[in-house]
Amino acid sequence: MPELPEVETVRIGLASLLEGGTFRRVTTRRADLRFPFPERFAERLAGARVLRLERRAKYLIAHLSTDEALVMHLGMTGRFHIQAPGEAKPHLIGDYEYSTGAAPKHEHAVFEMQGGGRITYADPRRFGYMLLVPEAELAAHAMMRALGVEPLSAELTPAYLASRAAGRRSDLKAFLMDQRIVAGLGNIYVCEALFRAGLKPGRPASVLATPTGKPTAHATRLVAAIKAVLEAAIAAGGSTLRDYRQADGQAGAFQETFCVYGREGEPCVRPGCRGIVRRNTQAGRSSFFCPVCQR
DNA sequence: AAAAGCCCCTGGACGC
DNA sequence: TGCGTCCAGGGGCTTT
Repeated sequence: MPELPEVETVRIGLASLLEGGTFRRVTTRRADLRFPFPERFAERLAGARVLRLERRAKYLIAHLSTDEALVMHLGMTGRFHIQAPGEAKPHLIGDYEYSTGAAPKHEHAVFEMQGGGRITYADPRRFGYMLLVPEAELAAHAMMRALGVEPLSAELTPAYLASRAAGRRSDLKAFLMDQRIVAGLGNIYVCEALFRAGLKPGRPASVLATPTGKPTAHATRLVAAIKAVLEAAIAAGGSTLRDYRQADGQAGAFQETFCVYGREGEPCVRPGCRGIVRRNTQAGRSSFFCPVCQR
């Protein structure tokens, strides 16, 4: 699922149950996801109250009354189902409805809240993970400290992008995928932002800066494109893709407005453009772009 | 320090 | 229906 807009959608959905709530009982159904669950995970959470649920990049961070933070990453396929106290059955956050009948596969952790709420975490590929980090160590934690700016914050400016891109050898695709530069973009939104900015993914990142390190017009357009595409995606409730879609789901809607992602061979959406969307592989991942609009 | 591979894991789509 | 192959919103880790 999860790039920044999807994680933000999940955060909003989880916050209603988590914020102000207290863990009554936590159960893990296996020892590890990508990494082992933290030592004494269930005991450390039981009785803890969630003060605030934050998103940073693609991480969810639950700040706890115990002076620890529960840090969660969804990997590629992590999903939460929530069941509020009055609800008859669980429903998925930000993706699709709870599957019918059969026990949910790959459900690895269950969080039962005081008052009857229930949250489950499922993750078929298990690229996600959960950490418990003392609040005092959070900012310096290996997973957090190198993260770049939040793209929707005032910190993402043309000048910032130019300063990080100057002298770089990598192409724009790899530059934007790098969480140390801009934190929270992934394959979809990098492709979509580059389309909106009219920039080909294979262009060198250094086109964002002049020889003296000042932002170019490309940098200005790219910043605007990143912010616009993320805001639109969040407003639409994120994106839902092929294999995680269910027939009767309340899926995110943003995938219906992709301009290039997943549209190889289809005509460019820009009115009057005769381009056909192409796909190539960069750093082991697919890039989609219009060879006419994007230069 | 930056860049490029490899790897983790499961499941769906597609071709034969 | 049953293989085998390729591909997938992630990023950490190791090597160059």
